[in-house]
Amino acid sequence: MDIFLKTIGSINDETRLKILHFIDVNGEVCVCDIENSFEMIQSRISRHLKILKDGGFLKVDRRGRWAYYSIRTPLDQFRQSILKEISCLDINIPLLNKGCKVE
Amino acid sequence: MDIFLKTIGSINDETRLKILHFIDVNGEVCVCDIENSFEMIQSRISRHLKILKDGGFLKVDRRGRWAYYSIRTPLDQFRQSILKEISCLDINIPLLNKGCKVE
DNA sequence: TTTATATATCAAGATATATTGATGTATATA
DNA sequence: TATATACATCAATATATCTTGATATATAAA
Repeated sequence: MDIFLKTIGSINDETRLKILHFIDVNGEVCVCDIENSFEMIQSRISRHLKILKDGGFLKVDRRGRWAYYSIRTPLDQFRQSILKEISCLDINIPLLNKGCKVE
Repeated sequence: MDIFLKTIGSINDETRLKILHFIDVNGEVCVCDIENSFEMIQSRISRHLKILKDGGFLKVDRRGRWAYYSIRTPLDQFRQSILKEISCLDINIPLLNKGCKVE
């Protein structure tokens, strides 16, 4: 029950739906890419990514000074059905706008 | 998006998960049955039923002085998958305890 | 037509969640 | 070792949601 509520709670927010769909569409991205694409402050992005990760939708891979977020694999049937439903919602997401100042 | 968030928001609450599962298990019940089974005050039950109805999970049929709630039919695939996931959660629900004082 | 039952809704307070700005930590480069 | 970049977390405030008790409405029986 607690895990279910954490999963459901993680997608019960417009900002997180957009970020989740953005990652679903663009694949692996780092935090500053999202920050730059959405024009939101970094702490806000970081918090929502943590909630989506704790909700079981995202995984994070830290390489160098970056944290790369992507859809968790393998993803169970239930979360897959949620992602599919979200992909049908016609959500308005920004274009990927790389935000990293170094490579 | 708004409909999706209303759907998700409606199941983002422990009390509503229990009520929804209770109706899924017991079939059509009236408000005072739920009130009596869960030992919660009526306004609280009524409010959660409305949210679950607005979330697309329940329908209501008013007959006489009673309002009978049941799982909405037909139920789309997405909500069906949610109900199925909830049914696997091993949620502790009370036994049906009829609360109507008249017949 | 008065009263009891069943249900819905409102207002107030309690609780939870989101946003922001500040700060902390880690990595890499100068 | 000093500085910039990338990210996470905290504290304060704002906003949303939940619970309760009071009240309103509708139905049916006395």
